[in-house]
Amino acid sequence: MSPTPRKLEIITTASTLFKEKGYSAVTMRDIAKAMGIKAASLYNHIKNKEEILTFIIISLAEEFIKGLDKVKGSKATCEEKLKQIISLHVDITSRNTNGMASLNNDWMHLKDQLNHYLALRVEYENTFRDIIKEGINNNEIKNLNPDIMLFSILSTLRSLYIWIPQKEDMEPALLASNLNEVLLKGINK
Amino acid sequence: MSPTPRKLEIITTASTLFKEKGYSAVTMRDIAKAMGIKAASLYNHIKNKEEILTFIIISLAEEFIKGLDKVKGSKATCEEKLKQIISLHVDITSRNTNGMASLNNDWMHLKDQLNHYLALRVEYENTFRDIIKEGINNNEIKNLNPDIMLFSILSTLRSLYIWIPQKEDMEPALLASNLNEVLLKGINK
DNA sequence: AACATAAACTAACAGTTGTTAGTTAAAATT
DNA sequence: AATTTTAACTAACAACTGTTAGTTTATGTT
Repeated sequence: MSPTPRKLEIITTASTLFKEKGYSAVTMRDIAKAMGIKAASLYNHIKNKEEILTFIIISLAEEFIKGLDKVKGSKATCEEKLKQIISLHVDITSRNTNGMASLNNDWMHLKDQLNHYLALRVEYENTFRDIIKEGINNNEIKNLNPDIMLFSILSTLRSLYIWIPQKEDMEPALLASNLNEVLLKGINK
Repeated sequence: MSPTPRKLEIITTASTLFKEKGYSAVTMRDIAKAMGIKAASLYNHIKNKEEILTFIIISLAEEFIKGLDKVKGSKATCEEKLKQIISLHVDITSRNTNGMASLNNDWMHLKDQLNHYLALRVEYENTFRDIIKEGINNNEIKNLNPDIMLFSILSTLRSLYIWIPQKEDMEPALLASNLNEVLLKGINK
């Protein structure tokens, strides 16, 4: 069920436009024009507009779940696990800055797969929160409200898609290590 | 130039819908229906759809600029200034969770005022960054890449609009103090 | 050479979009 | 009492929306 090369071109083109204006403001004619073809021709390759969005979002969401499950299963300290999560986000986002915009901002326009997406998101956040709680129990992490720590870290990681394209010169590895320092140890001297 | 009460009702209703589905996916008929009137009646109070978005975004952006200028002018330590910025965001966002969604996600649909908005945003980020740099020079803040620290803190603050409505029970003051701890001192023990 | 496939095209559809024009009825002001 | 104002209404518009049907053209396969 892996998409043909041409279908992938459509999805990639659409991702770029979705990032610029959001899913609802991008028309099938916009996508077609960006590819130098007519809107009707898109339907030789895709079922409908929704399928494009669904593919972008669900494949990214599943990549995150897979990555996090790997982290969860590893026998690392909590601090190391958090480092791995940060790297996971930097890695996936670097390779999919456009798609990440849809994942963050256009998930509510899913239809068939909306519930599936929401389930994946809850699962992801729960696993992430459990790792933080584990760190609190281990005495590795401060005994503060885990929801606030989760929210704060995840907000930063979810915004990477905006930030990475502005700093193309910065190595992903360097970005990850800087984020690690800032998110885990703070900015105060 | 302050809006009439009825106009404000339209803007408030629209904000709620814009948060749920985004500006482009909300029609004038949606807004009208939510108010129990017909779409054409909206035009007795507003010029057009764009005016609603413009009002939401620009008034919030100017409130942030005003707040930050106050912080900038105060003779506080850098750490105190950052605390004040965090409180500023918690305060404005608590009172405008819906509008903050448009500010974050729908600014690109501005027309007349797009450049004005972008100028305000650059100004805000520059002032914020200068405070961080001041802290580095003062030896209050770690000598890391200021852009990364700015980005990390601002990402969290910009996402508050999603988070605050989910935690209505949490006092704004408590939220601000928790965020202060996490953002400035990190989560590591 | 005959055929099948892939991928583009033109034309058109039914529904939706933001917006305008003109009307009506109630409330406020003279 | 006469009038202006406010804020709703109905009806309609031209443009745009996602999508379908049927056709053409080039490429690849028998």
